[in-house]
Amino acid sequence: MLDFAILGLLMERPRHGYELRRALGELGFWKVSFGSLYPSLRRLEKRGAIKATKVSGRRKAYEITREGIAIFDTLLSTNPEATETDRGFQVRLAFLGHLPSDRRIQVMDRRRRELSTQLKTAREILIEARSATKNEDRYRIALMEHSMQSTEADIAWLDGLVAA
Amino acid sequence: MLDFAILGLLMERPRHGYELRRALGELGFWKVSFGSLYPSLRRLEKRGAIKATKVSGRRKAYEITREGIAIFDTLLSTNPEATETDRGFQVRLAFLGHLPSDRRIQVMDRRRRELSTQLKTAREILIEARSATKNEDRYRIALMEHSMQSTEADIAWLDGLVAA
DNA sequence: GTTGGATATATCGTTTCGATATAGACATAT
DNA sequence: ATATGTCTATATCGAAACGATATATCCAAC
Repeated sequence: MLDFAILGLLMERPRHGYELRRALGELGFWKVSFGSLYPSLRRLEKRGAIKATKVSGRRKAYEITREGIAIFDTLLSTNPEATETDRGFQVRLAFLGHLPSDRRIQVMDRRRRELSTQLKTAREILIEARSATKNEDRYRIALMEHSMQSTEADIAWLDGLVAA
Repeated sequence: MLDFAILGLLMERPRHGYELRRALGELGFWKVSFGSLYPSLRRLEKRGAIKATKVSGRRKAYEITREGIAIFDTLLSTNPEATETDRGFQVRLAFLGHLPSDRRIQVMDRRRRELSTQLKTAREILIEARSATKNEDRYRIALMEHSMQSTEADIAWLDGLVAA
């Protein structure tokens, strides 16, 4: 996941580690920790997907290699058998611009279907939960409702994105 | 996090592992994996926070101990120095009913403030990003916008919850 | 020139994940 | 009866991600 995201950012231009972390953070849905970042860079280096050059002070600029581009393309165009995680989809979406435009809709469509399924079961669970409520569960019900609303909003947003 | 959530569920009544997983999943924001669940149960057992009794077939019913209740209360009433994660807050909220009612508002208020801060910086980043956009970044911008909208929705929802 | 804050890289121990193995319970088909 | 399959349930393995902390460099203000 993180490896993929880093490759995606390096597709544009070389950056150093701290900058990669900032850029990912700015997407708004993932505050990557240092304990994830640097090991990920080591992994990618070892695979020959990126290569580091000392710049100034402590900085190391990482740039993606030919091998790295190949890995990125594979990861981008292979969608997983199982249901994607929220983060998984978001990262994929962040770099969807690198995918041929006819395949983009396909990715978003699939996500839409997965969310719809989730929504349906969430609705059923909520109905069940509401009928059997002790008073303590109030916040739990509220949480479920909000989670459902978020999913609905996500679907609506996806629809908007597909339309554009 | 998971340890806390499990204790919270066991505060109501004993349950077995699989059931704990289902109950957490039904909250809608966390699909706990088996690889998290069972190690968590082992940890709690070792700490003496829960105790298992073989029931039937493979099932083990876990119940919370006096020690476990004490740990749960401490975790619930200690809010962390640093900014809470999304999941951290959601789990805390799920069991907010166990906290004295006057302290509940305080927890939600604090979360509200944290989200507001996030929202403010997200807005600034978005303005910056919009001005410097290559065409590839389209999806990245969309992602930032959606993330902002989600935060706004969360804040509104929190307000509603505080009002009630 | 030294104190302090922002930038930057790194590592440690722990938690969580995703995949997979195993096995009992129970229903249906052979 | 017994094989077949599906759902429930516990468990473990290796890898990924987290949170806290250490350390180094730059640079500005005092």
